[in-house]
Amino acid sequence: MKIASWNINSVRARLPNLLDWLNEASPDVLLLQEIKCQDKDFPAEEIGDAGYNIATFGQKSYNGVAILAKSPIEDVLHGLPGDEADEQARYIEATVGRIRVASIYLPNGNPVASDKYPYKLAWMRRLARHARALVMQDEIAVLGGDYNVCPEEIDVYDPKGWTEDALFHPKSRAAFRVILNQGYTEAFRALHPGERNCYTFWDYQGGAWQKDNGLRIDHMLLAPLAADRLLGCDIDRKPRGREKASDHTPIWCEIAD
DNA sequence: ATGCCCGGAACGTCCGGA
Repeated sequence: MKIASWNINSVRARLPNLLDWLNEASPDVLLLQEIKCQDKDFPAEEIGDAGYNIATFGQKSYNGVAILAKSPIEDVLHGLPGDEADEQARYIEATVGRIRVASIYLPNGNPVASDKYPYKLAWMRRLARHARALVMQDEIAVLGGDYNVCPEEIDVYDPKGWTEDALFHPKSRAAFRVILNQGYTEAFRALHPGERNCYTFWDYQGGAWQKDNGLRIDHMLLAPLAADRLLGCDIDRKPRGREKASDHTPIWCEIAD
């Protein structure tokens, strides 16, 4: 089963690019982030015609996540458990075949001196707690999405310039390791140790794409039973180079059924 | 050097993104 993740930066603005990529890459599951619309405004007809079932957890203007799958989507969980007061649509989880998948849009957290940063760290602790429960339940769990964390120096084009940023701050990286240390495998780095310039995001500003000033912030985290079945993982840079591109590009992994 | 770019909401210009 090919499972992909893509921060689409508005599903409506990106619909032609999305349909093109579904057609050429043909993932069995696509986890979307930043759909930036309410559920009622999701382009369900066009994506349904492309052969995908849909589960959404949207909100107006900001955030919003979705799961697309060729097979039925079952037992949908809307929102990350652990904070009833959290109104931001950043997490959706469901079962496709034997696999429990989640689409994650982890908070950015900038600026670090604002209340956005403690929100990010609290959200990561909440994610760690829920991710641990999935391991304890022996789920074949694949948690994919925009984690807004660069795990290591080689995941940043200019690590020295980014140490105080919420995406590469030591506390963000430590919180990411807390999740991994519960038994999760970060699929891309597991299969591509030491490979440089493997980014998933390039800012629209300053010619970042042309200069390859990128960040690796989109990840696929695999619970032990999913990691045992990992066959491949890669980043598809092509969509970032197209007209009206998202600032992120898709990452995918292949899990034995 | 948070401005450069982009989408959404709205219709002037700001918020949020990373």
